[in-house]
Amino acid sequence: MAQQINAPRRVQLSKDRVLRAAVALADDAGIESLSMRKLAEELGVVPMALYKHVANKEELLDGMIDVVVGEIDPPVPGTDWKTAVRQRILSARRALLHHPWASRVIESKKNPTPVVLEYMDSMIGMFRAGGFSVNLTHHVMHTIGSRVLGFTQELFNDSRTVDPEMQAIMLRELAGKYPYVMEIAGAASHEGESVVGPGCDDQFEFEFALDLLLDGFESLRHEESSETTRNR
Amino acid sequence: MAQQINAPRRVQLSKDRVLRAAVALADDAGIESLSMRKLAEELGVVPMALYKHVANKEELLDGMIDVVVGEIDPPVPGTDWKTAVRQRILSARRALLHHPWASRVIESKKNPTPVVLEYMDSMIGMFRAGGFSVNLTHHVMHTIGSRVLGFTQELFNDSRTVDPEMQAIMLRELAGKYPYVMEIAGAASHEGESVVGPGCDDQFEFEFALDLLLDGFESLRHEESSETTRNR
DNA sequence: AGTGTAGGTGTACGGCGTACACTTGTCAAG
DNA sequence: CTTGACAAGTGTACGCCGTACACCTACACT
Repeated sequence: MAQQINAPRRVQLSKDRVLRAAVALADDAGIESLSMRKLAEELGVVPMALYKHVANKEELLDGMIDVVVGEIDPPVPGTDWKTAVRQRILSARRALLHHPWASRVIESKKNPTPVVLEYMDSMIGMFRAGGFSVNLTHHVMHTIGSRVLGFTQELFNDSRTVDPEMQAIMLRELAGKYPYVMEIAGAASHEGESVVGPGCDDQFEFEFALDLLLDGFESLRHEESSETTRNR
Repeated sequence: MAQQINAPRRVQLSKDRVLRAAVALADDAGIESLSMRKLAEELGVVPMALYKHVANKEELLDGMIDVVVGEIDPPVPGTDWKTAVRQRILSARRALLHHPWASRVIESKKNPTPVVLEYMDSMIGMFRAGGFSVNLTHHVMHTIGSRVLGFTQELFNDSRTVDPEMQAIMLRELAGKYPYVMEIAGAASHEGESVVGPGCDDQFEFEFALDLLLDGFESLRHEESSETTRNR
């Protein structure tokens, strides 16, 4: 009784609502436990209802990627290329840190979504506007984008899940087998409470790498400018 | 009749055989279609038989990683750190290129396997032996290991799967939306048969990035050496 | 009042990882 | 030669997954 006319009975689903719920679920339950069924339950709806808004799980994931990429700040105009690129990449990092599943999902897809493509395009544009030739921009994008060890790993990123006593024992064990790893782990946490883990300032490391690359790009650009052949 | 005594009836399973079969299956059917059931079938065995050799799928994947990492050449002694690191990383890249699923699997695990740890350790050792301080080595490992855009993407890596006519139409469409992407794609394939894709020399790009980083590391090391405080 | 349609439902199917109870083949000890 | 322990392989079953397909239902518009 007193039921609203023209207002949908429940809250009404929509692609947007589905995507937001999916992102939220992935954020705090982990991407591996995001299923159509759980997502539906979260939305108070039967699993198949989702399929009226997304074609399949693939498309759901695409949409989730776009939500995350949409959180990256647009480029700020009126600065030199270097600080503009720097700010943009740090903004991208912030977005991806808030959604730890996102990088893996993006990488696992074989084609970029239009939103990702647009992000790439505008990033390329920043280098071009900064005076980089097409070719140099091409190389620079590869440098920025590719991991250079075959792989990365935050070592010991689970430090909180095991008891400290056990950890100390394992530590001595490991120190024998991987002396160099321990040496770095030790140095990184010289002041930290635990022997391992929290002593490494991820943000610092990220910016260290970023600036190293940007400085490298800058000198390449200068070399290029002082040659006869520009562009192409 | 004439049955061998002391020789197992079929070929006899073993952890090693299971892992090799799994790697082979992932290599040519894709990691997403590697299931315990299919793997078992490949080995002419019932699914549950696998569980006598690996505890669960997680452990199977760990073992597969170790197989791949085991294909990376050991460091060659007697050269300067720079060429040694270079060769080692290129060897790692070769291994990972042969098993395209490997990087994603490695990244998706939250703890490195011992084999991966050992690889890291020996890589760190190469920098230390080359005169890098603990701290600088730490930063340098981060630089090498972390992708610096939130993500990477070989754009257009599916060029072969759609017909060229369609592709040309889409291309004109895309050129309007992502001019910079097209500019680079065009430049990369100035001589190539297709407008897109094969013109980009991945290997060149990889080495470009690698050398940019290594040169950067080198000058950092020189700066460091000419300071008062060494090490720690 | 009648009807088309968008959005939500219910049922069902095949595939997945794996727990658990079982058979079978091998070999050492009696 | 028998026995029986043990490792290796089997069979069945359960609960999860993505999703095809037929259905219902409520509103928008004629």
